[in-house]
Amino acid sequence: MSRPTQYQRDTALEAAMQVFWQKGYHATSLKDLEAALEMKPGSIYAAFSNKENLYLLSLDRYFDRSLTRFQALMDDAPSALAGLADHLRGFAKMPPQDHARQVCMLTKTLVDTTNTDPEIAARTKAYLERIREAFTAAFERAKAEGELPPDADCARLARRFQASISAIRFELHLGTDPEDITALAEDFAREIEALRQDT
Amino acid sequence: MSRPTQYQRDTALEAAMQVFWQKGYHATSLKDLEAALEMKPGSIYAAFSNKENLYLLSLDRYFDRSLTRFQALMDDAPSALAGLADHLRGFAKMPPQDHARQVCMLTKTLVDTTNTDPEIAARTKAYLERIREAFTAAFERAKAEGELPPDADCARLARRFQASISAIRFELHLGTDPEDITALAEDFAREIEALRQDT
DNA sequence: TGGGTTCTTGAGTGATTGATCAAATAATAT
DNA sequence: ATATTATTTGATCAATCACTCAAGAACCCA
Repeated sequence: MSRPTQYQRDTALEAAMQVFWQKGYHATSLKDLEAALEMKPGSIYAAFSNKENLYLLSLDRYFDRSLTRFQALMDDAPSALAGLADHLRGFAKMPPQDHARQVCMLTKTLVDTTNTDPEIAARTKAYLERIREAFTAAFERAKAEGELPPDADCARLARRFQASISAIRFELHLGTDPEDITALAEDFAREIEALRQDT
Repeated sequence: MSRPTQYQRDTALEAAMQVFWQKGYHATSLKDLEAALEMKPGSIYAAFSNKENLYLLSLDRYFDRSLTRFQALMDDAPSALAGLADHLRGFAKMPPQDHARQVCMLTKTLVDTTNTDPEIAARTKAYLERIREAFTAAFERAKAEGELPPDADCARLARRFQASISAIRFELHLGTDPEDITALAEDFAREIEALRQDT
């Protein structure tokens, strides 16, 4: 056996991401990883160096996927504000058994590691910022398309938008009644739509 | 030495709450607790049974304090909505070195323990609910005092209010620029004030 | 001062942590 | 088929985990 087999590595990373996302960095043990990746300790270390590095790779994966999905949604959206509102409603619409029905992995990571693992926290912070920049860009697009007034503070709106997502996802994490979550998402989505100026 | 010395126990619990709040349940080791409480392992176990129990006691303490402070603020408020808006602005106004400049301990606990320690998570969920109930009651008071229209959905407003707090505190946790945090809190506070109907 | 009780001490418990590596296995090259 | 290289294996490592307990210190009342 000589090929690194990209597919196998990808599958393993996906599994690692899932366990880490579920249990968090500190609560995930090597035993957990061995079970999830179906790999013995030696193989894990040969492939991913150590636990922290594996976590960082999982974070990369999560970040790439999140950003890509958002961009895809925005590309298909009839208007920037419509896309943003849709993004919020999308979280509430996730099927009940969806593994993503929980708090954002970046948020969770920061809560978990800010005061204990500076390296992980720093990278995560950077990722959260880049996602917020994507939100800012989306609001800028809304402005360019005349949906928002020229004096709208896009960075400020982006921060609020990110906060709305965190709030919805935290409720998903809690297992709050789907109706209540839909109501919350609806509130936030309408706030976005209410920004639209008549043209 | 025969007295349990309520004062000493209280001091120890306060210290425990602080470490746990800072590092989280899983990342806090007994060594950390020994250092923080200035107690040897034997004494800790004699006084608090075990780590989980000590954590639960810390949670109790945190919850009691949070609720009490909110109630005190509401009692002094000129009106219910004013008190609620003030509560939001208060987080942004916390001094830079304040140890409470971080995510809510209940939120952190749920992120940290939902998929690993059901007992802790359950109690924490109950506490968060009770706090939200206090928020609901505050909105009800606003309604009774004519600040809100009779058909206002107080439970829904309370959930959004709680979400706003989480968002602000998460930014505190991240160490976001104080100006940006003030702006975010201001946005949320004005949303509350905008609910006021003219009487 | 002395006897009795309570509380504190910290070395030590077994279990588990993240991590290692020589040996075994599998794949390719010859 | 054989030699060479690449990969996987799992027993094992030291360190740390949450936790215990026999021994000593600190207190009380006599």
